[in-house]
Amino acid sequence: MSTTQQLRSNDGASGPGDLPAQYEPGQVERAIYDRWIEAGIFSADEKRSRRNGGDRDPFVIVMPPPNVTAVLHMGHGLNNTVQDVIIRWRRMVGDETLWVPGTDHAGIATQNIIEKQLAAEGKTKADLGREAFVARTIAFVEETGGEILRQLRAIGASADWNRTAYTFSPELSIGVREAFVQLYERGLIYRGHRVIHWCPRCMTSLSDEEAEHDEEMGTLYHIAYPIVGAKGNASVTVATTRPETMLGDVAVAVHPDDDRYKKLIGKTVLLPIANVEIPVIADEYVDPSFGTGVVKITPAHDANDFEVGVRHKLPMPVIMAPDGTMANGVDANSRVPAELIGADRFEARERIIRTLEKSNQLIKMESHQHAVRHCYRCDTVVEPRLSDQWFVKMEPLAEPALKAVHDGTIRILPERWEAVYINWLENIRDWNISRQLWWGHRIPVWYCDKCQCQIVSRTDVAACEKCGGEVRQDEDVLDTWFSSWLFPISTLGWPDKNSAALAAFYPTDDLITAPEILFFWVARMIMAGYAFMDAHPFHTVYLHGTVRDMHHVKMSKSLGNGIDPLDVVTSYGADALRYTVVAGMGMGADLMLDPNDLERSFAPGRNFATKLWNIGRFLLSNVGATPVRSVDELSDNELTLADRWILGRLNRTIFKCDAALGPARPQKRSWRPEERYAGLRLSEYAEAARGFVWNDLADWYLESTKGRIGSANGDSEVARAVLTHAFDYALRLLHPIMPFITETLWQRLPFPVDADRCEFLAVAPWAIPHPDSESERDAIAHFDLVCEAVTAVRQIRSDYAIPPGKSIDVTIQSPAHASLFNDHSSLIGRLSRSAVKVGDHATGAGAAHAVLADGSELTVPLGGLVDVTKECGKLRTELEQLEKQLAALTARLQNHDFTSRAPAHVVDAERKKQQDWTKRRAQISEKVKALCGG
RNA sequence: GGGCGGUUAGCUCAGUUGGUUAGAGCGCCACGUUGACAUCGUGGAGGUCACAAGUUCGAGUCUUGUACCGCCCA
Repeated sequence: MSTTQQLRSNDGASGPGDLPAQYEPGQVERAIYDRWIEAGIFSADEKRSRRNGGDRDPFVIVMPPPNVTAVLHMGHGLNNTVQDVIIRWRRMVGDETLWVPGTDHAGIATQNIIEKQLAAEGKTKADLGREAFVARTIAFVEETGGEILRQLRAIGASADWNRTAYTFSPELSIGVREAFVQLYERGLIYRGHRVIHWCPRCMTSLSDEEAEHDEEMGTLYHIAYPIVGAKGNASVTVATTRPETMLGDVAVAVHPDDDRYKKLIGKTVLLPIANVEIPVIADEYVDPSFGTGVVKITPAHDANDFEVGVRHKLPMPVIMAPDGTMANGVDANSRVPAELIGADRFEARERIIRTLEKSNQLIKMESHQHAVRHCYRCDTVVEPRLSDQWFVKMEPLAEPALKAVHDGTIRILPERWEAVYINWLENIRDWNISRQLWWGHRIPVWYCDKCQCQIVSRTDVAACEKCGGEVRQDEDVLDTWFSSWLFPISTLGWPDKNSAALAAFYPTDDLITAPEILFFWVARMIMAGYAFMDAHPFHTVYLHGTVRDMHHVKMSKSLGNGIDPLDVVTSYGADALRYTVVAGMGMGADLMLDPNDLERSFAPGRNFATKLWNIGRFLLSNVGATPVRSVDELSDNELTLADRWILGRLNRTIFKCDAALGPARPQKRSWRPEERYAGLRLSEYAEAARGFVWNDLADWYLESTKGRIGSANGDSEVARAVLTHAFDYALRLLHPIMPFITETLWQRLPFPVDADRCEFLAVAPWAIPHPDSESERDAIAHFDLVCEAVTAVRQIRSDYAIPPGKSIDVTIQSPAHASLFNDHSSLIGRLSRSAVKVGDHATGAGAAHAVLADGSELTVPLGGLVDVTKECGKLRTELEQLEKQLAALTARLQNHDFTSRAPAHVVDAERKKQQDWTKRRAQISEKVKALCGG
């Protein structure tokens, strides 16, 4: 029988016996996934959303779109696992869930790939021309673009693939133009002439966020600029880290209050090498304590100097070509000497320093740590450069985005990121959205050279509206983030205000991503949501940690410390990957994995999947295939204590899982303080579910049912019903984390007669806890005592190294719970390999003992085996510890301040504890007296 | 330089308004294959909660300072 056939047999008629002894994820995962897709359970329906007249609450997540050229890495694995866990949970709860998948066109990254391909063919993009280059890129994307989304299916991602979006698709492109034009019409987009970050390798400008700071050890060069007309060799010394830019200097500046240099203000110095005279100016921008207190001013190659240049109306010569080589650009005349033209900026730096050295104008060099900006795509040192770019005026957009977090419309988890978000928005700077690339949304601006007008349009412009003259479109494209910031609205149909999807699913619910793109993407989406929909795009931002290697270094392909999630899926299954990731990741904490030891790294998930499989195999073979009774119709007196215990533990587990996961959305319009930072504790949820399955169900309950199945009386049916129920709900709780293995096992569970059974666990109702009752609490406490007795015997066995095969005699003397131990003596005996007797026992030598929490005393006569000295030592240690704790406790209770000021329930609890401990102390000391003679 | 955060077991992390003897996973040690499970079972060791002072009947939890580490922004 094939695995697929096994899976399909949800009548269970073939019985569970044919489950392979080992879980082989590779054989079932694909088949299950295909069946989910066939059944359409991942597809959202607008009509079912409450906002569109349906009867379900919508629950929506938009996926952070990976680069269309990306291949799956662990970062994606983690990010999408988290999203899928939440989506699957809400799907089971009964929400109309929508998880929108997609990719972005990744302007710089994609263009880089195609340029590399061309280079390998000995061509450049200029050889092809713009049109052919774009056509080639489109073809490449069509061929390879869906790869990462296909890979996501292998980890079980339950996205609505029918709605797969792409930032450069015709549909989403409409939104991009609409956004540009709307902002332009509102005066929020403008063309500016200023110093921007320029990547000489990518040959494009970058936004502030794309030029990342990196602390580096550089050199501070002190250079003498001779004072014109001064006696002798008088000069001023300027300090700079970038001497190559000195050719673009138009002034040297000092602080107006700096007494050292006051008399120089208004004089002129001779700029070395370029041999031009430049003024000494005074500006408050200068920090007198930095370097020599004299700074060179290079307006075209430094953003701060640009400001100074504007204030002092200075010229702004550009002395580099776009590729970072030295050149006489705009206004430079012949500042760059012929021998330096064409030299790379870093080569030029060396040569300029050598020249200055020769002319004795290099005063000194000192090591200097400073932040250098690097291109976030290629890590090239960014060159500040004066140019014309399109900008978005951010302050008005930031205002509602700031308010949303302040008033709790949007929460950010972990909480500490809210401060970072607020800090960024409060100091927001305008956004350079022009990119000098060919791959991307062309800026929808047309220029008429004839009448000098500028047309901004939603549709292509063929001729000038004013003079009918020829027009040319702006050569530049938009920053990719200018399309991704629209993702929550554009993927749902915006700007079509009549879009059913927009009505049904906007605002969305959670946004789950890494903190690195909080500014790039998350903050901007919030701004776009308010700017274009006048509403927040989501109410929760969940920022998860980063995947790192054992040295805490972020995993990356270039460093070679990455893990391919598909390798993990192949070796251990998607569920093992998912469980490991979810269980190992506390709120906002990083996830450490060892790329050199996948087996160890993924042990938590792999071990648990195996355990779950074995539990399933055993349980299913016990309960068989015929329908079971429903637990709801089982009467209390039919249920054993163990039954009530496991049902009670299950109920508590459901509570814990719900508390760890929820609330899924704010009760009212905004988050109330008490719920604001609650929920999304996935590791706690995973641990609660795992603990139930492993430590309650497998370790105790399953053991307790051995022997009940197949017994002649009706108890066999009771056990089958409870086993089935407990496992059914355990699988429901675990399904969002481990969808494949839980679905596989669940399909084979027998079901109550007449029960409404869903076709898939993936859409089976989430468990609903009931308020716990006193009898349930009693059942749990009582069965816990039984377990404690077993553990106590096992401990004695271990302490005395009694061979596992050897049975021993145990006497339990229990004033409080004699009948409890009587009823469970055979269970205790079976689980501890002992013959258990309840009753009085002689306290004498040659016996090991244990005292349980309720004061019951457990004795194991060991004859010659017992080591009196050892046992006495043990008892005395225990007594000593107890005395110490009891003394502290008594002191606390004698403290009038404590009893009068602490809450009554705390004092009561301490009193109760004192009684228990006192009794226990009496028992132990009596034992010591009997066994050790005092 | 400014802002934010962290420091709890060998490692990665929980610890919800201050209130039992501070928990989990992985790792470690000992024993073990008795028919669900060695990707396992049973038992165990391991923490002056970074340091110092303070508030309090009571501090891992609150306050201040110190040290070290990290992130964001200049």
